[in-house]
Amino acid sequence: MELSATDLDYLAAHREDAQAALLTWFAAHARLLPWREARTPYRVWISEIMLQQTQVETVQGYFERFMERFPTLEALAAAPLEAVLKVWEGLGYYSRARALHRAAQTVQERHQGQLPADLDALRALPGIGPYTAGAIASLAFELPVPAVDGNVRRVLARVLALADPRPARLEAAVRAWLPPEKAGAFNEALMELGALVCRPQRPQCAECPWCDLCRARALGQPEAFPLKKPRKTLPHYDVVAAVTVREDHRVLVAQRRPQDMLGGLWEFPGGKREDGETLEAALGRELQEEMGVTLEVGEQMTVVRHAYTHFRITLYAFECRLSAGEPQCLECADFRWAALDELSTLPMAVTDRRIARVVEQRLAPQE
DNA sequence: TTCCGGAGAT
DNA sequence: ATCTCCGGAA
Repeated sequence: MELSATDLDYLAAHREDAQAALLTWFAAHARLLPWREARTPYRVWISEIMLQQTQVETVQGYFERFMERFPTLEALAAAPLEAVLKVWEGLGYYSRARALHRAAQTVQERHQGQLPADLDALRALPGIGPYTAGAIASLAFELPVPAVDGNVRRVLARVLALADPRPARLEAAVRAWLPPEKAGAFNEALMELGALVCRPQRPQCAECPWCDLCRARALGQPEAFPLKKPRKTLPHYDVVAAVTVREDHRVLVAQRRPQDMLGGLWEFPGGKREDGETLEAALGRELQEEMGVTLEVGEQMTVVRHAYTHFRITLYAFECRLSAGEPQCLECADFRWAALDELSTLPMAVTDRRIARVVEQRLAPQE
């Protein structure tokens, strides 16, 4: 048993009024979102993958463009990965796009092109973990299963005043209240409540349908649940990138290997500066290692600062010329001398895209 | 500058 | 269990 007898009694005692209050609130306050229209398993799936680690506001535009470009699961499975990454550009966590693409092909092969209405079969697909499996199962197929995302975790931790809400506990709590006939609406309402009312900071308890049965509220400190662990300070790295320009004004870009960070995306080649190394020396060393070429490093073009999950970087981009050697792929998947108007068609991470925009401006033919 | 967030790898 | 993945909003 994952929850205490006290918790289970509490859940059982409030089951009907909790269900009614939440569903009534949701009917009145649900946002009109693209994936809530014309609901199909495919649309639910794409939206749920995009919504992993990403705010609703950010996802909306990406979802619309994705659906326009890949209207069906079949179209997604048939597309080249690079096209999927291009639509994903700027959304972050690019392994989601790679997994999505692989999963679409798996569904074509193993499930006759239809997402399976089965929790375990969904869970077996790349990029679908416990939460996403539950979300697709309940929202798309009305299976009575929990879907505990960060919002639901926060809402339930507060309602039950659980400082350390482990996944199994939270799923047990959802099961205790989940109406079998309205599982999709209930799960979605729970997430919406977390997003709109029971927010991480300054929860709007006065507007909450569960205000009267919330233990954290009764304790007078809803924000104290769930307990957050302190964040570590992130290490910082200086990173260099080469904008290598050829006589014909084309620039050298490389594609990252699939297993590397930002795999499959294009970049201006370079890498981390080592201790005691100048930026110019780091650039020379990296280009020798990655592409087997010797550079003449020119002036600095731009600086980009960016924070990843575990470190921050300051990225220095230098304009360069090739002084010896022909580029080859030593530590990259592919490379290309790209024309200026080609840069915008290649999938890049936000940092390299920022450099690309500077390159387009600086090197554009003068009027 | 800090905060937020699912899945996969280890 | 803990760490690795990103970008935008607050």
